[in-house]
Amino acid sequence: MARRHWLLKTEPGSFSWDDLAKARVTGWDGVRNYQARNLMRDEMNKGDLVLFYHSNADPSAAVGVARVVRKGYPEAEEPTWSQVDIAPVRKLKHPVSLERMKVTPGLEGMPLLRKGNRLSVQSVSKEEFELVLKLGNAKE
DNA sequence: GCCAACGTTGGC
DNA sequence: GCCAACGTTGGC
Repeated sequence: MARRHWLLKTEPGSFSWDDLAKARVTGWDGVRNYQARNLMRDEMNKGDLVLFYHSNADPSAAVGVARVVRKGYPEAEEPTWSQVDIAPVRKLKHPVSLERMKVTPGLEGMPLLRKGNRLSVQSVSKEEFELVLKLGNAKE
């Protein structure tokens, strides 16, 4: 199966990129939304790449790349919910802010940019993923 | 801190 | 099954 690309939202106050970098492999548990759960349970596979996004941040931005190291599996405590395990790959040289993504041609289709979208696990296309990485590695 | 958008709950 | 009330998310 082709490698897929995702965006995971997190509030840096509860779990930030630095926390992930320190923890190395991290169980992405505690997600309590059915749509997000179904994506993790049914769609996310080992080797998939993840844009790590800080929401409710200053500024809200994609800050790093992570990788799925274990595909969806039930949470130990509450098996109706699912989790994946992720590990950091690398930090972006420059955070790519929400504002920047909004004005970048080619990213209009990202679920993140849809008004009112609160989903914490989102699918992004390969093209979108690579474009964000490009923005994150080149200076303005 | 505000509030729009969305998801969930529970009475009926 | 409908929908009002409530809670949460997250940009601003």
